[in-house]
Amino acid sequence: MNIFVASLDYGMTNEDLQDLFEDYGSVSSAKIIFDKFTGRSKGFGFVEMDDNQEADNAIEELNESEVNGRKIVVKKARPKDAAW
DNA sequence: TTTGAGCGT
Repeated sequence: MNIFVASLDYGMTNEDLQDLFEDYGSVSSAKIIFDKFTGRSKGFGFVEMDDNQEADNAIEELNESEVNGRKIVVKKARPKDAAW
């Protein structure tokens, strides 16, 4: 299950993102998208979880939750190649 | 090489 996470704090790191979701289930990988020039976070990222039910639970629990004083957005990620 | 909606260096 690929998960899209947005509205993250610019100081957020991959470890912070993974640690957030690991609290709700097993995280396969977590990645913040960093800008090429600034080297800073773009404010969003992706989390991959092996267990779909844990992923869905994490989405509902972490969506619109407060992280680092910021209200984050957690949704199912869209495939880059095809539509739903 | 930007600061707040969005879908990947």
